[in-house]
Amino acid sequence: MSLRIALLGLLTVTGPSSGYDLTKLFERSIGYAWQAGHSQIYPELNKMAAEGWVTVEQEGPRGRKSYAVTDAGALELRRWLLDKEPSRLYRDERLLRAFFLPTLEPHEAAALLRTEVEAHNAQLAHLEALRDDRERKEAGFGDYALDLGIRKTQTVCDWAADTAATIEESAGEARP
Amino acid sequence: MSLRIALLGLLTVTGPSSGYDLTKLFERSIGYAWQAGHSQIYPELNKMAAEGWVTVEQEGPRGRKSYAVTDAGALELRRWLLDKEPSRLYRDERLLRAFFLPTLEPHEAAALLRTEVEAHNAQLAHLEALRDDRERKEAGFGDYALDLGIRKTQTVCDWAADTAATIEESAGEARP
DNA sequence: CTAAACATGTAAACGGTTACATGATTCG
DNA sequence: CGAATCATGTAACCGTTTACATGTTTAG
Repeated sequence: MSLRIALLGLLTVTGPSSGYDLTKLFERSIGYAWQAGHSQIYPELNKMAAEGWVTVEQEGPRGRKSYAVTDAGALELRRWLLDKEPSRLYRDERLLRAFFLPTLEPHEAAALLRTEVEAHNAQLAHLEALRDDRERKEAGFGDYALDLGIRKTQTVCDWAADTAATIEESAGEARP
Repeated sequence: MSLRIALLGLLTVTGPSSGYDLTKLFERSIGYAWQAGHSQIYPELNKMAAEGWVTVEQEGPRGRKSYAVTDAGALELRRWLLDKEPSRLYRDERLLRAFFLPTLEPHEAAALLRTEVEAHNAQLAHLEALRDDRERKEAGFGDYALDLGIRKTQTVCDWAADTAATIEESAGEARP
């Protein structure tokens, strides 16, 4: 379901696009929240076209097909956004790893967290550059999500630094 | 892969357990980072047993089978934790929704964010109670992860509140 | 002319969800 | 004895990943 929603959403905010465009845009934008490659996107667009959620607006060179959201599709997107079902899927391999940090030696766990801090700092710099770059132009699609992404990255970064410090501290006490 | 890791990790920190135990523990602990039901867990344990990552330690009443991690299994867990591949899977339906908030009317988006604030506050209270309850007893499995969970929940909560305020403000300006 | 980028598709294998199916033990 | 809980499994279906497969246009 979420893939359909992602595609409907992207088509709504960016206007008519091809599967190829959507695949690229996926990576650059909602790739932080959902992943899908062209081999999943092309069939899905065809299915949605068959069900009347999108239409093939025009066919261009190189077999390019441009899709647009129909009224039925727009309604489905609306429903998904507003229906407050409590079953929102969430999967996070990093968080999973956090659970099992204590199965490592303290110095290993701390080292791992230090690399995590670095990785998140880099990610943070990247996202902030993106935001600042946009601010000079007009506001774009995904501004709220970008803000959330920055805040979450900062939070995870702080957690990793604090946790590394805690682990190093108690390991130091253990061997005075 | 992640399911196997989750099971190996749980078996490592809690000691020998049955598929039934692991299913329940899954919900209560790493359910925040990964979801799996018994219909996925039982076959996976059998596969891992066949591959020598776990062994059936003992069989109890009602067909109960208790599994334990082997040295080979422990090594696989270690590898997964330490291998710093940059491809850590992340999926978040809530974040996906954040991307498409601008397709709604401002008052709808703001209302949706307000319910999000409430939901996260409730979740936050739940997680903090869990942590405080544990602090009085001895430190348990998943303490670092719980800390991360609390911080992330707080962050999302703040974001939702701030974003709702921003949207309401600019909607107010539009109709003075 | 040739390499890169554009553009779309299918198929096999794998992972995950929902529903079906069964039986043993314990508690009231 | 009946209901709840313990305990395990299978099968059908759907979603996702990886690999295969093909052809067009543009830029150098």
